[in-house]
Amino acid sequence: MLQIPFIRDNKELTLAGLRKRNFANAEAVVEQLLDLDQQRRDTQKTLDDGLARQNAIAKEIGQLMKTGQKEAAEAAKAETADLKAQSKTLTDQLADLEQQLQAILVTVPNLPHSSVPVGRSAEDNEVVLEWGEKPILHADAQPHWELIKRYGPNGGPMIDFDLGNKISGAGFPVYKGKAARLQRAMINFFLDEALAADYSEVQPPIVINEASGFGTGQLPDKEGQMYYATADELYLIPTAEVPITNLYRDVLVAEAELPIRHVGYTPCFRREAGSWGAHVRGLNRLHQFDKVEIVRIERPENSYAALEQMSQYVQGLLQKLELPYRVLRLCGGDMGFTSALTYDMEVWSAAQGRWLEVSSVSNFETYQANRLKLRAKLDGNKPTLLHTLNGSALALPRIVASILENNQTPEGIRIPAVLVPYCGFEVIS
RNA sequence: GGAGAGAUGGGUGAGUGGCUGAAACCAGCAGUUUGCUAAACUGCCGUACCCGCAAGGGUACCGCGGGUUCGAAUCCCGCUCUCUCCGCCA
Repeated sequence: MLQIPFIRDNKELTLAGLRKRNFANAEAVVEQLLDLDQQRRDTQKTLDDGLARQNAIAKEIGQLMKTGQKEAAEAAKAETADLKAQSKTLTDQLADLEQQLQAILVTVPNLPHSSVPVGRSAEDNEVVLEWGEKPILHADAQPHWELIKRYGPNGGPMIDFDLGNKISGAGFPVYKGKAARLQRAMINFFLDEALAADYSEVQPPIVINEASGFGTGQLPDKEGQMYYATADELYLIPTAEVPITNLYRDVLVAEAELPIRHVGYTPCFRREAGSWGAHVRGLNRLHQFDKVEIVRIERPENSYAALEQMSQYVQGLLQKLELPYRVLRLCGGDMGFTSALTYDMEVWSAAQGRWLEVSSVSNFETYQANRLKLRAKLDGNKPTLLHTLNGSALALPRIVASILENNQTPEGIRIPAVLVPYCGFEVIS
């Protein structure tokens, strides 16, 4: 959430940022915010003055009572009746104005960093770099959704969509045999790598309450994208970002604890309402998938250095996995609601001939911290909002898809060397 | 699921109607003392919003929401959460 005083002092900057995001009616919305803000301040001033007068009278009455001047005390009491009625009205008005202000504020996205390219859609994202050689596949190479049918136990598929469909529904596959072992191996590999890079491991809950959903920006606007357990009013997490970042909701962090670096493995759940079509086949898009996530909380002046480190770290993982990848700097129109700058990492999926997003690394600056009330006293100053960041490191199913497709040979699928000690086999055949 | 107890500042924890934005202690900050370290001593030390160039001033906040009262951390009502015991259970 943007801060009103910031908008007040940086109106043009705010407008420019919102335009870069193609935010509809930026001018009207900002005008309305500033107008409501002015009304709010005027109302509060009037209210505060009235309350100050009431407090003064109450003190006088105390003194009068003490000195036994009953009549004077009664007279003073009479004077407060009007003031009280007035205060009541003003209090209601103030609450109403604050509510209106908040209602608009939560619909305003974060402002993009100056390096974010202008653009409307994924087409306009900037390709920062490409790494690795795209493999040349043998003549009868297949996409992963065909390959998985060939290598399962007992002649069945190693990733079984039909079976998942039976017990849950579409988009909830069952991993069997070597596919299951490969996934477990990857989780351990990713966690070990993060530990070596000085991230401390956490295992958070995978259901969250409304306050947590609000803190990281999933609620109120992305309500329909999360699974919701109505009986207990709990949401299934779409990413470990939510519970891990919310560990620090309403926290005044000790300066010495910074920077905070966490890694966590969780399943992630996404309803993906409204998305279907050819691009969602196989492992490309699922309702449940596994992901290892890194989260950092940083001093404001360090957050962009941290973002670059995280980007390098994720790229290091992809290099160790020997997967060709590219890094995108998302344009204003494609960035997430809460982000100020996002890098997407995409791996090449050779048989499909397309790039698959496997990581998204973002700096949210103070946008989440403001919602979370996540602060620290830095350098002896007043509490100030910290910067939050996170990134996938990594999301598993598309990595599996890419390994299957890129590393296929007529004899079987070659497992990247770094994973062999973790899964205990070199080839899926 | 049943019964009881509780929720106060960064932490522990006093406080039952005005002198309490809140004792004391711990932590933190500044200083004094001091071969060094440690200790001791003195002072400072909550958050948000509003007015103000500033100095400064105002308001609100003792889990949350209402109420009583001239005046509420303190009294009343509702809610939430936590803890303890019992039950159930991986």
